[in-house]
Amino acid sequence: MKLPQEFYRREDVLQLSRELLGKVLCTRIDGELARVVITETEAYAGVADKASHAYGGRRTKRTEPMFAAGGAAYVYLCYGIHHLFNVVSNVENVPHAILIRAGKPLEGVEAMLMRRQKLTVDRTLLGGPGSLAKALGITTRLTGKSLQGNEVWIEDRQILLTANEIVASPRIGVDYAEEDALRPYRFRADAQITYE
DNA sequence: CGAATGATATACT
DNA sequence: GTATATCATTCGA
Repeated sequence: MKLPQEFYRREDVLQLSRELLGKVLCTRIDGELARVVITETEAYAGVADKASHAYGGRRTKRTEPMFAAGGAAYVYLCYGIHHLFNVVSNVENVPHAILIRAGKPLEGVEAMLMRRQKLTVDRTLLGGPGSLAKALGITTRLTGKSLQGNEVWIEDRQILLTANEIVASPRIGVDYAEEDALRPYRFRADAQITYE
């Protein structure tokens, strides 16, 4: 079942980042259904976080979706090539977001292999935010879309993860963020995933 | 390890 | 309107 709006609209973006681990990110693009278990996330804590695009309340055409109420997608292009998928959280005008960095395939493996131009499943299929978005067919076309729609959404499949399997560490590629660069806002669930 | 990639923000004319 | 520095990265040695 789809996670409800309220799930995304809470205040604690760090807690939400942890809870997204083990949830199932789903897309239906070009008629191809794909499902992925989320195994790595990064929190971007709004206007006070120097690593965030919305730092200091910077509001542009690109960052606009982050200022909407939680429960929508924020997709942007990085390094000219990679589409990165984020989940918008918190209430309107509080631009918190969570970057989905990695996952494990669950359904729609054929479509993912096709999009990634690969023949076999390995850890690079969904390893890294750019690869993950590509495998799922996510592009900037989806930015600002609601997660209650039928193109992209997140489900709770009762996948079992215990808190101590989650490892927190500094975020990737944010050296420029000064004192915020070392904050442990990255969450990984490397341990094998079991299904109920 | 290092190059490649192009949209975006920002600072100009 | 135009320029250019800057990237929440990937891929191939």
